[in-house]
Amino acid sequence: MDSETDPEAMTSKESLQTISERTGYSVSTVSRVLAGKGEQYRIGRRAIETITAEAQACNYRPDLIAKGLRTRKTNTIGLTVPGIDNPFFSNLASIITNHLKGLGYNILLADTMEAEEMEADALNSFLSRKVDGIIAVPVGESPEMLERISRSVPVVLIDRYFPDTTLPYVCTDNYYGGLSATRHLIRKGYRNLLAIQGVLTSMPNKERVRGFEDAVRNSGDKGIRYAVTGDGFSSENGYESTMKVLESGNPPDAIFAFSTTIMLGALTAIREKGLKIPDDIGIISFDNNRFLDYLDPPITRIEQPAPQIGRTATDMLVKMIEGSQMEDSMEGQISIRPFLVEGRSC
Amino acid sequence: MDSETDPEAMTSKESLQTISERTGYSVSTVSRVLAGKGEQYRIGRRAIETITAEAQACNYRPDLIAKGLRTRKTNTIGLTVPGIDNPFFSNLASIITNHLKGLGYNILLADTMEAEEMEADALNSFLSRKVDGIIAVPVGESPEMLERISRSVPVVLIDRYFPDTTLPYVCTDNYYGGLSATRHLIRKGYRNLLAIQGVLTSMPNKERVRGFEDAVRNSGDKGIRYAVTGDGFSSENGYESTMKVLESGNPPDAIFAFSTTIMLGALTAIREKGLKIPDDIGIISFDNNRFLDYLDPPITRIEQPAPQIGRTATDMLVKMIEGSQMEDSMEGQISIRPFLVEGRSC
DNA sequence: ACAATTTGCGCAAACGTTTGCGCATGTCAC
DNA sequence: GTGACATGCGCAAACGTTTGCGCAAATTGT
Repeated sequence: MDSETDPEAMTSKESLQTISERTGYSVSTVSRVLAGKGEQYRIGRRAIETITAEAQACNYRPDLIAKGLRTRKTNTIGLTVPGIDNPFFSNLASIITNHLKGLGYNILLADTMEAEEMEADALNSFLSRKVDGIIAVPVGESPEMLERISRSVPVVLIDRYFPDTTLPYVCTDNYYGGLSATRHLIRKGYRNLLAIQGVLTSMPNKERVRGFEDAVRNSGDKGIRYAVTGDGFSSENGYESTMKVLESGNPPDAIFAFSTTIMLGALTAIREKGLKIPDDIGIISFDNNRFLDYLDPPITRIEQPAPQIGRTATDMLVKMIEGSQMEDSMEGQISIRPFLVEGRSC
Repeated sequence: MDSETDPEAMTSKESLQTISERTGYSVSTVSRVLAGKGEQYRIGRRAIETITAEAQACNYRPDLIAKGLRTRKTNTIGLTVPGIDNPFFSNLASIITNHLKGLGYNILLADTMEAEEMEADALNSFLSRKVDGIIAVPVGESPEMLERISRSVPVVLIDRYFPDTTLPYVCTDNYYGGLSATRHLIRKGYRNLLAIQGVLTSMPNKERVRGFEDAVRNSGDKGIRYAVTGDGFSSENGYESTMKVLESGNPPDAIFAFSTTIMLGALTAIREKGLKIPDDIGIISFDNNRFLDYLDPPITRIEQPAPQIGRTATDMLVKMIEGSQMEDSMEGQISIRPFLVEGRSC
């Protein structure tokens, strides 16, 4: 009656050892019982009852550090994102964290801030901490480090990836996204298109450009003019690129911004110039954000399938971790089609 | 020449043991040298050089799990937020993660989704994982669990807190925020104010209400009317509360939304009613978000000092962890004044 | 040449688990 | 009464570290 309400239940000092002493059973037996392997190891009813009761009473929680050391399994996975601040990544992180929790894993979070050294640090730290797996939004252009890491522990890339590697990834189908955005602009009657791109070297960016250009070329309409400009997923880039073309002799009648940040910059420039959206100029963006619906006008955009990306990547990783060897049925490089959400900006 | 470029450098199999074998020095010596305690333990120059060289060559990384078991220090801290999705929390998380990284800690992230059971799960998990400390945005109204936890491991609350506890926290000075927002509205000439509140039971909410009411009462202007309505930090709440009062016999001429989400809902309602901001109705919000500047009109708001909160809390926690006992000079319950950012919405 | 001191390093225990193996005792068949 | 098998449980090693203690050899003092 007082053991279960003991006010001084120093929450941390309980161990198999202490329970063993109090119940009179050996540490091994206690361990097996509390691991739920009582039956399996033919531990008697008496023992099982006594031990579970005592564990309950003293609020025993296994030391996952010790367990991890012994079993080499930490039930922890590492997640790197280039900026948890960025709504797209925090959304991904949220999905992944919650999905992973359901599967019995905790997450170690690292923010790489788009810096390769920080990414390297984070990955090394993950290794030292013996994570069971890693989900990463890679920064930088070289897969080297990640490939090395993936020889020690399962790695799944999300959102970004490297060409010519076997590293598994799941990302948006950026080509398709570029294609659909551009087709939408063309369908709406725009004929002088400008794409403002982000980080030039990143695959997502390259794919979007490819989609953009293919859409124009395959449109069958020889009258369409188009250009690609800009460098960097920043609103400065959006602002300056837009300003430049608006003041040039050949201003576009529609802008395809490769990210929300770029779009915001463009929007500012357009407003400064006093142009009306969507009549003077149309705009379409690439990203998710609930705020986009509250802008004036609400922004038409290609939304990335963040939930699917997050869930697919997590499932994939967990399969790699727990799977009885690589199950060959597993496709390791997946891209998921984004979808158009119409605002009134084009 | 080839040991440092060994392609088969199985990144994980290196241990003090293997280095010990290859160098001929004992595990203890290797440990001491690699811990940088060579001098301190009077290890010879030869040994130090050989060992560091070998460790370098084979890219040795200490096993932090084993180290943690032995030293009872994991250099990991747990962070719970009620929704990493929410820009305010992801912003906090970002600040904390990065600040903590600089101090040599990694972070275990848990999303509690505003649910007390999930918070309890997360905290227990943190305990099992032997985190060195915890930073939490508590959900729920009862400090019980967190107080119990804080007897085992340092805990610092952020953003929200409990009255009548000694749990250390650092949060926005919500009273001051409520006060300044309301004073601003009054200064701008509004005379019929409506506050749309969030979670009624939370301290931040209560304090904002108190600030709101005090500002009106202390204004010396008997002509000012005011009311508080709503329940929940959601846009639905914002929308419905606004709709109701706009359709009532006594519509307000200014709205003080207690969060961005609430503000967005209110904004929708106002637009639907065809009212002009700020002439027909003024609006002021409470939160941070870069998007607020891109709305039409840009929203005037009380910005929370997230960076200070994050950094202060982190420093506080680390001091508690590493400090030579509680340094008495330490004030444990801190609130930081938010500041007004003017848009054109009132 | 011998004691005292310093220098350089290793032994072994400990952290809290898990798990292969094996030892008692009890039960049954004959 | 003996062998065979089932039942119930414990011993001890192992995971990779850190660290108190202490021992041997080298150096110094006298």
